[in-house]
Amino acid sequence: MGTSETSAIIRVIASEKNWIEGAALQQLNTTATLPGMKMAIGLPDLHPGKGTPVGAAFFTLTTLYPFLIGNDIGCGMGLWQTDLKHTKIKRDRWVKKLTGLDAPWNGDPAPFLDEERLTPGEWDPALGTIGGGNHFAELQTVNTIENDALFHKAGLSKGALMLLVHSGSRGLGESILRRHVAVYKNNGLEEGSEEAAAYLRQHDHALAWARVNRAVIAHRFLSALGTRGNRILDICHNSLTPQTIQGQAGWLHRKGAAPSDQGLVVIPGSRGSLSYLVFPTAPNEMHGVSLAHGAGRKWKRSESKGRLQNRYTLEALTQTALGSRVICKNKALLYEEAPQAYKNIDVVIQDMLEADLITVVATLKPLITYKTREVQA
DNA sequence: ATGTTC
Repeated sequence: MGTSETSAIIRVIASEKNWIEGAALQQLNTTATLPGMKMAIGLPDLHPGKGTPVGAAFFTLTTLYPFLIGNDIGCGMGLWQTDLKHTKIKRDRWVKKLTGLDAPWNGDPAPFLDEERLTPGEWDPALGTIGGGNHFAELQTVNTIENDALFHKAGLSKGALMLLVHSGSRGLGESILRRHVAVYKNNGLEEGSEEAAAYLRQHDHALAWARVNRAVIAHRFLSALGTRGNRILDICHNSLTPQTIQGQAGWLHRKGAAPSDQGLVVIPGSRGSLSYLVFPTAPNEMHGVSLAHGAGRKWKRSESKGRLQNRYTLEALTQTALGSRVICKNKALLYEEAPQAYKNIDVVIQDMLEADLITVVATLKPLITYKTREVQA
């Protein structure tokens, strides 16, 4: 054979009901041939990304690949239990009150930064902004409780509304990857080297900053509604962390993969479907200590508009079959992030149940999904 | 994904 040794284990967690795009499998296989790759795991939401697939976890022993994490280092989901009550929903009034979230936040970031032991930095003007793409902040009701003990152990009550925030490190992570790639391209870094240490320092900073960002987003969102909340979880799905798998110390690259060793995880579907609050059954090393991070895209962004514009008005796309409202003044995003562009979250969840990876704790139903009020074609 | 497209 060739000179490069391709001994990586490749696994895809997907039943026959779960359609996985061929291009995503191809990207998974290609990524598995990177020097030093030991394990490439496709999660049930695996879909094609920019060269490397999304919904995947990659394990190496001594080689670090920053490009696998991508630009949004630290991207993740935060979930807050709010002081808003299910019995006092004022959906349309709240929609009107949710303004100003796209502009720079004018509050004091110091207390939020302190929580993560961060000092002020040059990207702080972006703190509290949701960003674009698949990012959102969504007010939800508790739809069903599937595991009463775990639900109450988490301090949750059915009568409270929840706020789910999906965002990341904004321009900070982008700048880190950009600077890195300018020098090292897609080459691996060796553990212990100066450059690996430098990347990890910046990466760890971006993870903490993204966590702060989600906290400020939640604060702004809830302040606009005259209320507040308690953080239930904050789970990052784009990261590079040390991990021991089957007794071997190495590095776990998560690209759209939620950790299964940090407690509760929330796995959203599209804005038109339920989100699942789950508890990992075990930190399953055979599956890269990871879970799906969402439903996964079914359609490319570039083809969503063509498939939808003759079937739905823009107005229709601001409502969902579950009775929720979507705040999105960016027309392209309205199409790109339409529920139809995503796979069925129920299948993704079912695959993880069949693999004995999760226990479902509760399902959450969207009430208001905030994307952006910035008007764009 | 991105103070987004050199």
